[in-house]
Amino acid sequence: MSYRHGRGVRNAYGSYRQRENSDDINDGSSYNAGNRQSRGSAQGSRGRGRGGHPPWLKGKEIGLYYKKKAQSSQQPTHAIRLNPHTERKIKNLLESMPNTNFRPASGTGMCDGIDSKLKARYDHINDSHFKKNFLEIVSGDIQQNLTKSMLAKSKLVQNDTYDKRAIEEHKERVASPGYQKMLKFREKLPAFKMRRQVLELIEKNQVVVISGETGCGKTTQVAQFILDDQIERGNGSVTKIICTQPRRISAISVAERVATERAERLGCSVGFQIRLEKELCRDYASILFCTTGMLLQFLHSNPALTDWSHLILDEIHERSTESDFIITLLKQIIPRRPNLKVILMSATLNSDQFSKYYNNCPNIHIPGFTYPVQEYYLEDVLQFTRFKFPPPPEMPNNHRKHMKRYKNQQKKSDDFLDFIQPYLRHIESERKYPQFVIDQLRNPVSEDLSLELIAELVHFICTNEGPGAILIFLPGMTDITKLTRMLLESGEYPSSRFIVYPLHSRLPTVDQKLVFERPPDRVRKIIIATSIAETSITIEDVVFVIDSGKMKLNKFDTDNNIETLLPEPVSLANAKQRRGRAGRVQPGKCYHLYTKAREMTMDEYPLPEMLRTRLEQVILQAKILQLGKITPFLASVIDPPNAKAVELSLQLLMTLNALDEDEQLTPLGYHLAKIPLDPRTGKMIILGAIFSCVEPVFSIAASLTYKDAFYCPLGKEAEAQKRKLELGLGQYSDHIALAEALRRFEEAKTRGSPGFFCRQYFLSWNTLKLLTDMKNQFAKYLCEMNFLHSANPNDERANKNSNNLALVKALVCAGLFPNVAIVKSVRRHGASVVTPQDGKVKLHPSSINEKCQSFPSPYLVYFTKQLSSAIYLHDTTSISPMGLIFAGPNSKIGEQNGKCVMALPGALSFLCEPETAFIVQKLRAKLEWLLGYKITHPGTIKWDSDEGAVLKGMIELVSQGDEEMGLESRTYHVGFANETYSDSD
DNA sequence: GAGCACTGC
Repeated sequence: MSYRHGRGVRNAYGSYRQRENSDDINDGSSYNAGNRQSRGSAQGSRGRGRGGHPPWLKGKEIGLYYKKKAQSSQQPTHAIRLNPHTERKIKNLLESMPNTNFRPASGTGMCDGIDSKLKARYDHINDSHFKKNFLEIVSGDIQQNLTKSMLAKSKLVQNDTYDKRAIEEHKERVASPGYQKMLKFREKLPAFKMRRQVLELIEKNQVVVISGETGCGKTTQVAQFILDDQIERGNGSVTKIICTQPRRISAISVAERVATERAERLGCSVGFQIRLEKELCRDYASILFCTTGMLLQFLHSNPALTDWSHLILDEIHERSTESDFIITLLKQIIPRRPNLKVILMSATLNSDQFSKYYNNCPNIHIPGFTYPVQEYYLEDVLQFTRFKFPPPPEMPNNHRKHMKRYKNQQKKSDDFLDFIQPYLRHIESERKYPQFVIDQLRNPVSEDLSLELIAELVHFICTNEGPGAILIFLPGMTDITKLTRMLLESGEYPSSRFIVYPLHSRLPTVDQKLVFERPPDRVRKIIIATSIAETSITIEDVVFVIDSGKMKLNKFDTDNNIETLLPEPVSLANAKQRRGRAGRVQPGKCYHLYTKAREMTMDEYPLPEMLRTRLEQVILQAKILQLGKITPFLASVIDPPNAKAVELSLQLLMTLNALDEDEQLTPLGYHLAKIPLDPRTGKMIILGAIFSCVEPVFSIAASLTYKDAFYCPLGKEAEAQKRKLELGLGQYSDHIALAEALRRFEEAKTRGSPGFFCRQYFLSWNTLKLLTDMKNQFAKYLCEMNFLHSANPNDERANKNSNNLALVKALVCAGLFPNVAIVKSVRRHGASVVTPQDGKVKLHPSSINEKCQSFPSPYLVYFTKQLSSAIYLHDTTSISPMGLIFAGPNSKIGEQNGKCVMALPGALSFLCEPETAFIVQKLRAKLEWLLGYKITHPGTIKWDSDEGAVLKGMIELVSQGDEEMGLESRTYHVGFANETYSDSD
């Protein structure tokens, strides 16, 4: 059969038992089902019976006691051993290598004018090319950076020939029937009527805010107004407009739309550029639509934006980290570029805030046009449906355990009553609603999401209202799946008259496209969606919107240093956007499932992204732009992130050795800031290049930071999970599955059957395609940086060790360290897992390891940890102790209970023979030095020299680590994909 | 037993 877990288990189990008997090492862990007994005795030996806590502890102290206890019982957990053969090999290797780690450091005489302290610190760097670039970045500041950028040659030079050519072309274009036909349409847009005012305002001011709702035409028209006006005035050669969009799709579709309106093809006066895809426009008299992230990249090499005459930032009301960052940076650029015109485009709601931020710059409003939408609230919906909420939970039997939960509930319920009573008294006096509605509203359960109520409301609309599609907004995928099932299983929605679509980002795109189709007459379309239908996906024929009033939002909880994904009440801006979705083709109706009273307490806008995410990447961006100390810069952002968030992200960057204690970029940090990846995965790909393990490691890095390609096909979840498990190659690793998915996809492509492969394994073709392109991009970067011979990630020289799965996992581990979790025991319902920071965590149900009944090692590394209904590790790889030693810097040799241990930061320690510990550490130190050297002297590895020997030694160690666990490490590339990984017996 | 949505020369 195609899956190998069972065999690994037997091996692992067998070898551990043997060890316990022969060496008298109590490994103290109980991650393996077979080790339950040892766990029992370990607890018993502490003499506290059923693991009780000291009786004097109260409340929180008890929790802390157990947390501490869980942590202390982690060490030492496991033994490191080498087989005599390997040990001898490594010893020989170390002996054959002279002890001169540091090559003579001679000054290069370059970089004059740079701070002597800095110069001294990096004196040992001999690579003059790297040194020059690096020191320039760490020693400069933004003003110098801008000056340098201003001095560089600009593409904007007045040129008579181009000016005239632009005028001629424009005249011809305007006269063409295609243009005239489109003009008729354009003239109807509200924005077109404001043409003169908009142009005048831009003429007179350097910065202008334009506000207007979707449908007013500002996105497609404003750039054209400016361009045509400048062309007519003979300024074609010095007019280049760059216009940013938050999403890739909108950058392309807006560019296409504008080209069509100008009766042109893309590539003439209109172009677009997004990551990995571009259709550039000509070098004069043109408009480039790009993603906001793309502009940020442009700013790295040309912070003064000297190649552009106009900058339009669209959709800035969405408050993405990228647009907030650019808006902040622009404040420094604007005074240096008085001829750069900046146009900020926003929805009406918060446009004043931007105008204020820019010294009260003028704000012009363009009215929008949509059909009127009648709004209803929970009180109305209850009246329509006569729905009754279930009674609030009752008092539990006097059980102490539940008492606390009950009291919390009681408190919440009391707060709710305090909040709702005044409103209920008010509507009671107005007599607008019958008594049963008011009674229902008094029930605190009325604030929770009720799929039953939504089902009733759908029923009500279908029986009492005219035709038109219904769009339902729910917080997440789980609720969407549940409601879809409820509706279909009720039998009230036969396919002859209804068509129900679930809609979220993890559904196969084929299914997503059907949503746009107009159903046959007398068939009603019901779409059950996440907030993806708020902005990203527009379904034209929606007439009825049901707004659950909740959405899931990613936040960074700085108190607990954890990322969360929890359902929250939507903001008024979201609610307005949802309502607008009902009025695109005709007057519509919107049903909010919260009361008018609740609406009064809702936030006006969603929290800006910069206030709810980790800031590592923002900090690296700021560093590469030479913005100096991060705190003052971030304090000047329109809504500054809190100090704790900045502090935590700085700490992580220092732990990763991307920043030094002065908050300056280190050589590693310098590389990481230039790679379009999260710092951890960035580190991973550099290591992948050094260890000649590029193909699988790049696949994993791309999947982790972009998104994995696995779909959630409705109704076939179990089958999809089985397929994923197959791709895991029996390695207890989600990351190996990601690499294998991409490898087989590329293989299937060369055979000409990628579509079949994607369907078979429930993978997204589009995502895999993009991931493949991203891998090529990484290779291009690392080749430019000198870490790779070629820009081809499949180059043989870059993949000498790609078939060594133990090494792939160790490199993943090295990138993700110290994200380590420990399996304490395995029960029937899955593993009991802890992390040093959070205590108990769960493996996410989509993980290969979630159903695992035993693990080859108690250690797991993970990339994503998120608090939702519990703290979940989304992706894990089971890693050997040797893999951890490989990944973790600064291991120390010590003694515990008379035995030698190797300890890593984060309370990880391993029993080890002193002799073994000594050579492992020595080799590890050599690796550490080599990595440091390679970072400051980027270059490819000479495998037959000393540096190659160090890497080979490390590879030997991690491979043996996997053999110890009973895993076969060299099982990669086992022929073609149709010959799936198979058990030889 | 479950993952809002985006993005990177």
